[in-house]
Amino acid sequence: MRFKENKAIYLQIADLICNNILQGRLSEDERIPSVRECAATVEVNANTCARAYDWLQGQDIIFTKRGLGYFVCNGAKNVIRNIKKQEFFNEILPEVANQMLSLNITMEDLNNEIIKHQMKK
Amino acid sequence: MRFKENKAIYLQIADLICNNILQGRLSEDERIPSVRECAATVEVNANTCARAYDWLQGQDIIFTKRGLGYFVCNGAKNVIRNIKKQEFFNEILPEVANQMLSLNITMEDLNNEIIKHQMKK
Amino acid sequence: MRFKENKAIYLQIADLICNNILQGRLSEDERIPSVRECAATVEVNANTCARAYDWLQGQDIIFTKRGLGYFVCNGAKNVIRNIKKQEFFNEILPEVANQMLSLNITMEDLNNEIIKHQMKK
Amino acid sequence: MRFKENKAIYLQIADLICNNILQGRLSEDERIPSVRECAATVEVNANTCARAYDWLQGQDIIFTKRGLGYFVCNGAKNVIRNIKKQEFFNEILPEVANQMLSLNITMEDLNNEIIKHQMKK
DNA sequence: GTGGTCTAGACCACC
DNA sequence: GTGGTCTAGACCACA
Repeated sequence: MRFKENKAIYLQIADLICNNILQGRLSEDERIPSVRECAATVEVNANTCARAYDWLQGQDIIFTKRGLGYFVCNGAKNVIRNIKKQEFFNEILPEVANQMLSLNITMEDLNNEIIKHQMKK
Repeated sequence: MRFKENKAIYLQIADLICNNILQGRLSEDERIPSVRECAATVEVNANTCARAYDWLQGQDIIFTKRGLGYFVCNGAKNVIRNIKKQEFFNEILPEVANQMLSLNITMEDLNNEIIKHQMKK
Repeated sequence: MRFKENKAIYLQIADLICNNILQGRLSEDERIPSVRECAATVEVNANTCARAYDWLQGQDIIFTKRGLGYFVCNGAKNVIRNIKKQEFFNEILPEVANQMLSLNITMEDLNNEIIKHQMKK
Repeated sequence: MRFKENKAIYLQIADLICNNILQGRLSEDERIPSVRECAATVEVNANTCARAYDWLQGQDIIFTKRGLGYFVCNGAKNVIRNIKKQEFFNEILPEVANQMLSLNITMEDLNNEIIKHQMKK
């Protein structure tokens, strides 16, 4: 798998898991792939996946059962949405607003561009 | 001066200079503060400012006259705008589009939020 | 290792790496010695090597994989050759031509001298 | 006047004087322009010219008569030729020979290029 | 382990 | 005064 350069790989892996949860490919209480499976499928060092899982655990998105593996927490979806919302409104949006001003980008430009991106999906 | 935690200080200093150029507080061919002056005003080590200036020079935004100091390049504004535009359209926007989808944020929500931010300025 | 006095050490280290690439001792996509290894072998401060590597990265000669090290870019050889050619034809050659005129050195003298130097290698 | 970036300005000014001497535009024992005149014509700070003159004096190319100015030394031409020869054979030529090898530039290429440069003059 | 950043302080060449 | 380089040593994030 290809990762972005400007974000830590372990965070991108965590994000991957989050999206799988949000979109229902992993449901609450379900077991997620082991660290080694994960490492194999995304082709990174197992330590990196372990770190991603560790981060997810710290956010109360997954939890561990000794000897069994990692499982999705109850309410994980909400937690994820809150984290993403906070990130979106507190970090991304202000940046967008700033850059639009300094680059003279209008709301129309922005909307058109976003629609273009969303169409691709 | 207070710097963000998640971005290298020298890049934030570079950004500071860029904004001063974009907004006309520094004009083309004008001399910018010396490395040491800069270091004193933003309260960092001179090496850190030197690194910022070095980065700006590599981007053809400023140039150096030996023994005299750094000066804004002709065309610096354009260079800066291009760098910022590239960053905006290639990195920030796709992220925004993604998050909007996964958080069910509508274009209207986005527009309202952005306007709110821009009003503050 | 001994360095020339009239050229920054970090540039001489960069040149070292370039020659290793040109002469096939480092091939494309291969990992180059870590900053600290490099520093130990050429006996300079690690920061100086880091700066050399940073410069090489800016020239698209090497790139970094986080946590893993620096690797030779695809096409690095060409990039290096272009840089060296530009330097040769735009800076060194005009100087040679000038000095030959003012010192009354003939083409024959020049050729003989160069052959002498090349034989030593 | 435009100066090269890669060589100290005061040395380029010194070189200018040397060439004027070599080519007979300044003869031995003749007075050369004052530091201030020189500074005005090449458009640099007077200190820079002073430094050039100082260097020339250290090389026994010019000497000073108090209150009168700087004058070309007897034998200046020879001194200059020797300096230039030394520089040419010990510093420039080895570099040329090296680069030719690593860039696969033949003696023919070199000769053609040099002739091209010399024709321009 | 890796690279990346930052500080503090030094020395140099240059203008 | 200016920028440029180098050292020594520290701390951090990342794999």
